[in-house]
Amino acid sequence: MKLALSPLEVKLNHYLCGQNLSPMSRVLSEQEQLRRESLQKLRKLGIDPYPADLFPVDHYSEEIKENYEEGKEVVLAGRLMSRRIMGKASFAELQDSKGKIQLYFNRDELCPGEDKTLYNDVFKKLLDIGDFIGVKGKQFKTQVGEISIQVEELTVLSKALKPLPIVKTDSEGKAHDAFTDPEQRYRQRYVDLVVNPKVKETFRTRTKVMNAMRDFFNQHDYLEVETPILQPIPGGAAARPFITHHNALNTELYLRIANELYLKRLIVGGFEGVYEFAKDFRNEGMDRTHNPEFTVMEIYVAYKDYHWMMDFTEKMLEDLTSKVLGSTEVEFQGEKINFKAPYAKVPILDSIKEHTGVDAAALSENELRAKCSELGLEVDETMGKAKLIDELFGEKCEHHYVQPTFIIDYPVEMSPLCKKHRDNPALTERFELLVNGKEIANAYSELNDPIDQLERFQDQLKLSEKGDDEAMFIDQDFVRALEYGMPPTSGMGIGIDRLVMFLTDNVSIQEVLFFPQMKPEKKVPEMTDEAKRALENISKRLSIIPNHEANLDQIKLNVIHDLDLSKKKWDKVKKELVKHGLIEIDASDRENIKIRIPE
RNA sequence: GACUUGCUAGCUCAGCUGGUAGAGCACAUCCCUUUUAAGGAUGGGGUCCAGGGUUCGAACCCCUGGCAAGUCACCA
Repeated sequence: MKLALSPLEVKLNHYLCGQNLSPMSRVLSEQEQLRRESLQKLRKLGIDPYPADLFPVDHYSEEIKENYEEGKEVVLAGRLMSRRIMGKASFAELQDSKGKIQLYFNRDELCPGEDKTLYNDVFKKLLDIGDFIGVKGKQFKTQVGEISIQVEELTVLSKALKPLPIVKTDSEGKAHDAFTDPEQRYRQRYVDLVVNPKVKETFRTRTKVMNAMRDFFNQHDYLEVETPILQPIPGGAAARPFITHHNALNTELYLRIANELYLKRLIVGGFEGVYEFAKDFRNEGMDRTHNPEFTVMEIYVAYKDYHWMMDFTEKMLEDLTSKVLGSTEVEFQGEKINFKAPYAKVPILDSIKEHTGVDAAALSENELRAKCSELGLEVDETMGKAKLIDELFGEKCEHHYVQPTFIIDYPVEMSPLCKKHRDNPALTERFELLVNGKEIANAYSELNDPIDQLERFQDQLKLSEKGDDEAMFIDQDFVRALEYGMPPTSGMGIGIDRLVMFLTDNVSIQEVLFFPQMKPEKKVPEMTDEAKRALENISKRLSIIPNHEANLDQIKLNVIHDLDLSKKKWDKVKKELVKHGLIEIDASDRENIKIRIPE
């Protein structure tokens, strides 16, 4: 009976049982291994690479550059972003949340005594780009005039084990070797934020936009509220919802597609102005302007109509752009867009008449359908008049509106939650705000007639029976709320992501979302099953041979035969096992290449 | 969902007609006390997205799949 396993057997078991498949034992790159070694060396020197102590930062890089004071002592912290080591003196860049500043390390200033370890070993050898450090030192200007900090004290705050992409910017502001691969940038946004300062700026602007909007509403004394995301009936928009299940209630729930119906219930309840910044969820296609979850601001104000809301919206946008950007003029993809109020107002039917010559109001559904075909639109029998008008506008008119423009008075079938137009019952009191040919806001004089509302829901049901999978559900509780009475109200929704895209000159929604939705990254198995089986086979064969060593081609033929591998597969497996150090190939004798299992 | 393009070192990218996998930065070693994307010299580093096929031989050709981007369709 064997009492102990040989080291070879232990190693094999380890691999064959999948013990080495955990993420912790993945194969590390050379640079990752070196950083882990540096980590241990720091510990040996008595330096904690992840200290718990507060670090008393008293300045940002930005402040020092704006208010330079020769010789003034400052304490800064951030990431080490570059190093230029020149013997007893070195330069480095420190990046904090506001920007970068140059550090100057002089060996004898940093280490005035006999012991030069902090400079020679810690700074020069054991620190790497990406590490967080804290420094205390004096402000000064180099001979070339760059504001720098002469470092007198250096503290390791956090060691980085993975190397950052190195992005260098030259004197003309041109980035070299920029970290640009969209997949990596979105999946590892933390890295993107570290190395691409513009990205940080986009998200700062995003927050400023929301804050400015919130301030504007609060100044009007409207109340910020929160309403359910998990809803039994997904209402307020025409869209396919996500479905989920609540275990305790044993019921299906939907992730909200809009917050409209809940906010109107609050108006019924007696609030005069309510608004919400809401994440909505739609189970639809994804592209550069659609993410499955997105942010919308919706506001409802009692005793107002859509004319008032147009006024309010343009004032809000004027206020917001001038506060956030310092100007109402925005450059988007080379196009100058001016958010200064007032904006043009164009009835949708007038717009269609202007851009296509079609007088939709005067035509029957069939006549309109024929006209649309004539104009090259794809139409089918399920499309009602409203849908045809929508298509016509979307295809032929929308793109003309580059400057902010209100398109108003949509057909009633397109707007089941909107009050009928006071002068024409075929239309509704609705506007959409178009900017650069894209909708960014949508608003109504809200429908508050409960009987009309119920009929409109029933019309939606008919559409859904006709095959429209986006027709709205009937929300009986919402109708009941209206039966208690809702004051005349105007409501408006604005797509925050799209607005931020305009204000930051981004054409992709992913650029304004920290973590855009992506398919999960595939996991590469640490070792394939074939490799494990091949290793077992090889070791079985070698274990009965003296020196555990044999001719490679002989083993290859045997293994390919035993495991029914392709030659290509054998090659892969061989490389994999060599990489893991589980077999060794000795090619010193070209005539007789040997394979062995290392001790 | 369809089509197009891409996937090679930590990062950015070359790699011709199938013939031993390359550069710059980063990294390591040595030299250097105010440098400016990059100081000098030397060196190490690869699952060429995955799987299958063709071939004496595949990063490269063929098939299937994965992920991403772009265009279109749908939608806000």
